[in-house]
Amino acid sequence: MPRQPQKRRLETRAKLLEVTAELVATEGYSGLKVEDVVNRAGVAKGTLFSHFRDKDGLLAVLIGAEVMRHLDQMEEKGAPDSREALLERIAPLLEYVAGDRVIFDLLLRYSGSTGTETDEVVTEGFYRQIAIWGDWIAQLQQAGLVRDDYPAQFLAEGIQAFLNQVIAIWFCMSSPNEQTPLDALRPFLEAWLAPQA
Amino acid sequence: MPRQPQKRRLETRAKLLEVTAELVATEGYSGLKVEDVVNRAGVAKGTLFSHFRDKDGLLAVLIGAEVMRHLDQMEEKGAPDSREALLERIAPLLEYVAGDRVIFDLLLRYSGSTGTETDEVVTEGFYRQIAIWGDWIAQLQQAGLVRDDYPAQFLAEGIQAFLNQVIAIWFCMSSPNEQTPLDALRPFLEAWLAPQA
DNA sequence: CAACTAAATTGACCTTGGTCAGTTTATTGG
DNA sequence: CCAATAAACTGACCAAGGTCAATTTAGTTG
Repeated sequence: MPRQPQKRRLETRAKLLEVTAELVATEGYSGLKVEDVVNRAGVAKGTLFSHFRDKDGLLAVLIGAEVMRHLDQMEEKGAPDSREALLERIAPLLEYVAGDRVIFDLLLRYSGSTGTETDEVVTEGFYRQIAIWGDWIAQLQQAGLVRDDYPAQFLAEGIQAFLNQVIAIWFCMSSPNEQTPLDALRPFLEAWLAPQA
Repeated sequence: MPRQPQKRRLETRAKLLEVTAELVATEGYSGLKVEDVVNRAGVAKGTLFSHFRDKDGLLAVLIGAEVMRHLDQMEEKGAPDSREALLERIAPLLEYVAGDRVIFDLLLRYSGSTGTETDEVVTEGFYRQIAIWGDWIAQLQQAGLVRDDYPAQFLAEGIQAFLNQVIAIWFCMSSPNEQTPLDALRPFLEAWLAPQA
């Protein structure tokens, strides 16, 4: 039975996260070095790894929080009244994830995992996202704007698949690309949610 | 204008690939160390990195070749005569990719990239896979077994998305899982290829 | 064949994420 | 207030991928 963490520990953790966020803001995710973090935070390297399983675990907390913020904004806008509106709701999150390979890789790795410790935020975000989309799709089904031969949650999971697909392709096509992930996603959503067959 | 590689270079490259394949067979992909490879191959570390951009570049050649072998076998079986048969054709490749995180990660990273140098095999495999599936789907469309409101190639790309999705989920759900990736894929394929709406 | 040029290889060195036995700091019990 | 015990932290050290100036080997030319 482990005791509660002491005040000092919470402060150290907060400091580490704060410093990491600062460095990410200036250097980007891919430029982040553990050494820099601990130096700037004024703690030893071992301390960081007693707070977070590894570098990814540290980033997972920040990225998970960011994802949560996006989900909050998504929910605030309320349910979409068309498939195109649904796409618009998804757009900001898509843009965020497509903005950095590190984010995408991390989310793909941690999403849906059996939430252990620090990555639980990412996992939680993953399920929340599906839940939100599921709700919206259910409403669109009611309105007759989305197929209703499959459960809304299942269709939401499909969207997730297409989202990951277009982002993965986006990263592979480095260099100034012609088609944005959002434009690539649109036809998949149409074909998935409103088949004409 | 670079000259042709010398015989020695080709031998070294072949030796490196041979040794890597041996080590992967015994240690697995995740246990592979560059040190071990160069020691066993009898070359210096720098030599390896003059042949392959990085460790992933080395593995990409092996994995790309393995994927090609799977695609060969897929083609040999000929076009499927039902959606379930299509699933069966896909199964071996799915099992291979789902068998090791390293394989999945690498394929996801290199697939569709603008084939530079050694990873070209992976990229080639990626497009070939889509092409094969596209052909098959076109035939299933002819037979009225698959929706024909979208081009076959587009539907094939969708399959790719679902494939990656179920494998990603498979890895997240570590531990003895109830549902195999293949079983997870089936409903997506059905809903994607033969909507009832 | 000797001199010259380019290809191929070498291995010491660097970077960076991660570990862990040992030390310091906080909490608890008498 | 003083042990005793657990939590928190430290920093030297390790592992493993990757670099590059220097060296060896192969090919070419007069």
